[in-house]
Amino acid sequence: MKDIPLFKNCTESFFEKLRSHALSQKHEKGKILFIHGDKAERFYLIKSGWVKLFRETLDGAQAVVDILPAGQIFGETSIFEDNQYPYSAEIVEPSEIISYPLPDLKHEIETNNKLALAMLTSMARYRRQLDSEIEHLSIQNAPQRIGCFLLRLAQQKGNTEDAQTIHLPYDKTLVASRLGMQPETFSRALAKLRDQTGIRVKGATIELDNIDQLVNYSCSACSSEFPCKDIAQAE
Amino acid sequence: MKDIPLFKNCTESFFEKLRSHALSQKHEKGKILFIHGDKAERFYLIKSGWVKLFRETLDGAQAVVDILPAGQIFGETSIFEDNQYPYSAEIVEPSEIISYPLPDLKHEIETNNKLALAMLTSMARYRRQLDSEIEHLSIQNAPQRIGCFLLRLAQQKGNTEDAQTIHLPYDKTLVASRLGMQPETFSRALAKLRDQTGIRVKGATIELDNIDQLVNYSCSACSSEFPCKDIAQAE
DNA sequence: GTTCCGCCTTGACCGATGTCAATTTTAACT
DNA sequence: AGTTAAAATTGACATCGGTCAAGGCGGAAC
Repeated sequence: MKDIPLFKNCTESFFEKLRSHALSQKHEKGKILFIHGDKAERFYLIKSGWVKLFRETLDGAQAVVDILPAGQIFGETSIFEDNQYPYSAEIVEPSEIISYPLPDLKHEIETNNKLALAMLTSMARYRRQLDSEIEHLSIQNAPQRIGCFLLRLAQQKGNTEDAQTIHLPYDKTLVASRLGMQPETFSRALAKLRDQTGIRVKGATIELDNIDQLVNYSCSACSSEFPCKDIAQAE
Repeated sequence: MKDIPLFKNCTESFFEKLRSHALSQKHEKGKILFIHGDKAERFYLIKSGWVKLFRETLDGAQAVVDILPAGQIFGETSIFEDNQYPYSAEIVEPSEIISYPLPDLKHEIETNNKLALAMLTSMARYRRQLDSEIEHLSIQNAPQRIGCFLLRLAQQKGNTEDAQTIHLPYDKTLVASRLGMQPETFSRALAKLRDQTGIRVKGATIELDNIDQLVNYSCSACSSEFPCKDIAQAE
């Protein structure tokens, strides 16, 4: 918990309180943690695994809000809303999840200005990320969005130059939904990206000779230059 | 300034300081206030008129982030980023704009926890709005997005029942870009919406017999029920 | 009233993405 | 290794939205 940048300025007594109210659980793929609209009582930290945040419409369509890796927290913004979760959360890879009571967090934010500021910074970063996402959905086509996704993976790994091997962190179907397209479209678009940039695709493994191939292809339809500034390290 | 919910808990000395550093200007349509990436030194309040926030890609495409009415502030989140504006701002209707130095705001946020909390609430609301937007872009088709846009106009006017007349607040071309579609698509999609819901369109004026016509048509492809909870009253 | 310009609409066409169905590949479990 | 279910690919086709070009409409200025 203390490793999360968001909480770097919190007091030991706060961590103490959280620890004593913590609840750790292991979950299998497919487990629903909570549903959009549920009364929000706890927030969550991903110790290991992957979690999908999404919303569903009346006629069954699903919009993926985000897919979070280990180290991320979620559900914490409910304290500023009407105590309802603004999305549903589903385990998409076997995961260990720790949860804490929202009131503990709320109390600390109201009394510890440093935490409030850290949270503002974190939300501003997330907002930038959402802005980018909206831009990408309306401007980039399917192959470009995939290229952008791969570039972000490379960037998160810290390697922004030369040849490298990227592994998709979860199912292609899930990547597709994350990028707002159908699995079939993803498959075809990835093939097109391969043909046009020279990347090599073998299952969930993708090899690049050169970052610039992808940068030229995807980032021309983006308002930011390559090393993307909106990558969230942690919520 | 004091009327804005965001600033309801601020001290008189803060308002004093802002007032003394305020800069009021009238602008014509087309005026660019700042460009994405510019060094952020001031934030802005719209006294009257309309302002478009947008980003542009290398190859000239434009993504509209938001179109703000009088009473809204913008550019204020730059204090949490790297002091660069995350979008460009353009006047789209003759407007009166007041600007204030960002450092004044930054200082107050760092020392007044009430303001920090208010800002968190405001950013959480905005985030919910962005989440909805992403959902709409990936799930709703063009006529549905227009229907949703009209419903929000009706809701902002406070009238959520019965017959009513709605006026588009700005050019159809601008509404189209706000909804992430081309003007031609907007025109055709509005005609389709008219045929399928029975609304009457006369220029920028639209008459509804019944909100439910639109609700049935648009909100079935949305994760929230009609009176939309994500409407921002003020940033 | 007339002219002019910008906004809006309409038509024809095309490419991109979604949908449905069939098949192949992969991964997990025995 | 063999079995099985899920995931991924592929093809055929429909639909939606974008693009280009032409024409109509309406408000502002004279």
